Amino acid sequence: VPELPEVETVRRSLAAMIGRRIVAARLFRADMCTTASGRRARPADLLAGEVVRELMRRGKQLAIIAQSGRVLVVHLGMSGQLRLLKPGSKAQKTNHIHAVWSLDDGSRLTFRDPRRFGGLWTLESRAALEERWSGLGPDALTMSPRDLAVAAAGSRRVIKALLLDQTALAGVGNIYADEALFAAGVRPSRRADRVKPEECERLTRAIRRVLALAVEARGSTLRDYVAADGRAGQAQLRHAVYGRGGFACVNCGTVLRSVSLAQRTTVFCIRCQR
DNA sequence: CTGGATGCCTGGGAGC
DNA sequence: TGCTCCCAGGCATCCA
Repeated sequence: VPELPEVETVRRSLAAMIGRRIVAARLFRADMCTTASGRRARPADLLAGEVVRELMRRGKQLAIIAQSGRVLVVHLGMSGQLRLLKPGSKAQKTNHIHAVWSLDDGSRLTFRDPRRFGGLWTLESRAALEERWSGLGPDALTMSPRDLAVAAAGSRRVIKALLLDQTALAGVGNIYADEALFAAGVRPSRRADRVKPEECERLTRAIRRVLALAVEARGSTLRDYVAADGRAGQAQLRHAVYGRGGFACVNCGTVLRSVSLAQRTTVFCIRCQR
């Protein structure tokens, strides 16, 4: 599910956690949580006893910052879900829940991830978070055209592969890569270092616009994505190319082509994207 | 170094 | 119904 707009929507839908104390934390699968020291995570690593100060996001990663400075990073992978349940309410799906946190107002946070491609990482400090996030490129929602131009100039890969590379820019996944390339009129198979600076500028604006609109629509729900409040997103209604291979281009009516690029299904218009 | 292929998981849908 | 096959929003790791 979770590309930048979905993770940002989850972050916003967790706002009620801020200022609350986590009174207990349980981890049901040790292999879903990695600690800095490599040992098995204890409740304290999962912020038990801590007060939540802030919820941060970089790319597709979410960080829960405690007042003590301790940090819990959540990566949702393909099927990860965080749900914040009000006191007394029950989660409808209880299988594949790997961790549960109890808050001092009686609400509970659950982490569910059927495919287990996601996970939790415990960090000792904000400095450790900065260190971890230094491996990510600039956040795609706020990146500058120069960021993309520099990354593109030094890369011989196809431009779509670059957009999916979290070390080049953070937050774009398969859906929004295709949508942004379409919006910018750039063919996904172009070699990155042959995309002109003015095209990089257009592409950057397209990425930021596509992501911002998707955040406004609270993300894309293709199958099972919901925010922490259980609400589905609406951004899938705006998709121009993703999932529309074989259908008509919304611009020109040409049949959209579906190919495999960077090991991912890629849909584009041969006429609108050059 | 770079970038392409593979593997990790479960579940839903298509086709038989 | 039930079986098999294919595919999926991500990414780490292994090779050439």
